[in-house]
Amino acid sequence: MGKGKATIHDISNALGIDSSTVSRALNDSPRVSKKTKKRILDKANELGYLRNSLASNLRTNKTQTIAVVLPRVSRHFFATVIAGIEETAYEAGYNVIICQSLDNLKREKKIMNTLISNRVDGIMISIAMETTSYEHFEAYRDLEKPIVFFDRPCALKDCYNIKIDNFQASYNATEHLISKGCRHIVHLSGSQDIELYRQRKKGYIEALIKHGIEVNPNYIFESNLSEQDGIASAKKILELNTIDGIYSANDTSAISAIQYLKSQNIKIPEDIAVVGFNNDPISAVIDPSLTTINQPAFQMGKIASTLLLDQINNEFSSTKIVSKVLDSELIIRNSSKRI
Amino acid sequence: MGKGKATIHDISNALGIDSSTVSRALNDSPRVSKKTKKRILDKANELGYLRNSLASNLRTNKTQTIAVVLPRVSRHFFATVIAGIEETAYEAGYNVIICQSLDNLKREKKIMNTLISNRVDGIMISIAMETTSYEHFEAYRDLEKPIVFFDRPCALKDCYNIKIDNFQASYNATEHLISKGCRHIVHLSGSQDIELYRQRKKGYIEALIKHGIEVNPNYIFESNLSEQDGIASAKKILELNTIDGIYSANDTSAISAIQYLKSQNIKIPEDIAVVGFNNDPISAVIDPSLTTINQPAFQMGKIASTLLLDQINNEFSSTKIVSKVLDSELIIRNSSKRI
DNA sequence: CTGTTAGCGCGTTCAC
DNA sequence: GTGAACGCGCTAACAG
Repeated sequence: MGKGKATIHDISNALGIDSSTVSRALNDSPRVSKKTKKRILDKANELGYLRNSLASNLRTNKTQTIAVVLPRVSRHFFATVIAGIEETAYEAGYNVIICQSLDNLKREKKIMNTLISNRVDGIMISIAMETTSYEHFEAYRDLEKPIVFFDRPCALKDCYNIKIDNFQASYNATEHLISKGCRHIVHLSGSQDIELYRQRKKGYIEALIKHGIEVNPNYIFESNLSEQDGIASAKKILELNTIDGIYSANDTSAISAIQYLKSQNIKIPEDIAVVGFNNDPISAVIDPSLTTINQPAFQMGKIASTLLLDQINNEFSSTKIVSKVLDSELIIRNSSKRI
Repeated sequence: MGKGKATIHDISNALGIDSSTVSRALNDSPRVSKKTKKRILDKANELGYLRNSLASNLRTNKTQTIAVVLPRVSRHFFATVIAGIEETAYEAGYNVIICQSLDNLKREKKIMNTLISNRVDGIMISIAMETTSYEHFEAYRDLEKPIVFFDRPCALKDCYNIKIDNFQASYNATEHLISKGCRHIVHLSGSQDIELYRQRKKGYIEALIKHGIEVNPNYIFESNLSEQDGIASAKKILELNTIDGIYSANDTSAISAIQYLKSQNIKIPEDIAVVGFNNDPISAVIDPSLTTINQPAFQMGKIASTLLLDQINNEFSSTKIVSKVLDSELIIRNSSKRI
């Protein structure tokens, strides 16, 4: 018998103590005397015993593991959400497993399947851009285990959603540009199939209307907000030759647009002022005078995991909160005055 | 009996077929007739059967899961390594779980414990900065399961290491600065307890010597390479008032140093040329004329997981490769000539 | 405080 | 091709 292969029965046999007692001792149950506990722990060390959670999980039907499913860990916003989740979860003694959907529905389904068959105790998910059907989530629900949706809300009934007030954030962002004297503001927008981008567009439009600025449909560019899209947008902006402000619904494309504009000797923010969501620390660095919308990512992670653990541990969820909307913050560094 | 609670026994009972046959059918064994397979699969769907991998894993002592342990997922280098790992692993039908040590030894140990007790089939790890002892890895080895170390090598004997040729990369980086006319080059270096930073420093020194430039100990700043360290370094550089080049062993501090220097009206790279490791896409964006060292992160991920899966699937590892050293690439965009 | 009994859900022998 | 029986390692329930 090599090291690391011993089971509680080996300890039990070696000591003439029943395996159930060994199990209790190893779990630090108060129902075992200090003395036998010590004997058992010593023997466990001696035999190189390594706990097998698989067996324990099977028996208890609990894994002490929760999962986060999100598009990409490399995005700063999501990395920060993870940090918030892990802080809460680790304190509560839960493991966190991280899964990347890459914004791909097929992959998301596959991930859900393995999470289901591995019986994780709960799931926090920011659904893929492509996702419009929800059966794969309902299958998990059939196990009577909780799901919390964050950032990108789910249209399923009775599900927990945590999101940012995108309408208000966009309204504030656009109003900021207006207050700096911008009158021809382009909006880089994402797919209107996605609630989040609909809200961001709505906030932009409302702010214009409120300030008596005509809403020009040619100033709204809908794309996937990739780097390429950002460059394409920048080119269109140069062609228009009237633009003095950009409000971008994400920063990937905002940054590449800025890069391109700069390469064409446009000054940011003197010639064209830019406000964009701050998904990446890059935004803060690319141009010290850039204004960004700071998302409460860490807080969102904490809330998501707290809510999830709550549901895991209380059969009858006392909290009646089904949705939670967080505020964002406009970070104005050194914005130029244009008036 | 609610949905999602059915087991193979429920299918077995409902159909009057033994559970062992059901198990075989569900695993698509060739020893079950097409006809019964179909009956079983249909019934499984009808009952909302969800496979319980916990039971299967316990029985087979395999989890079809491999783990990556690394400091932080938010670092571009590591995020890219993960992408490489996942590509290989998913093709081979393995799940990947991602764990962040946050460069903290205590956390790393805790992670190893849960990976051990959850019996993951293999581990790829980039050890924490603080890690100097290796017992927690040996415990996992006792299970006769493989570990592959990447980027930050492990001093344990007979272990698989995959790393970058840091000496050569640093030599090239420094030589590049020299070729551009720099004669007073500062090196932002990390802890000399870490092999990787020792190698980077060595490459810097060798290049200077080779080109007949005096090695000035005051030009070597050792720090934790944080943002604060970068700013502190920049201040020292300004005080020295002779520096015309910086070779930074990481980019976090390089970027903050550049930011600070720019804020003091120093031109990059006209006044001071900078070369740094490209852990973050930020490096490419911060200054279009910056030269960076591109690390083969994706390739490293692919190699790490291939090597790991190899060991998992061959009891007698045919490959004699124990270490693998990869080359990096110097990305020169638009570097100024200073001569 | 400790022992006995009986599984958790699945996969793997063997038989036939 | 299919069935019967056993066990993976651990723990809950009940005794005592």
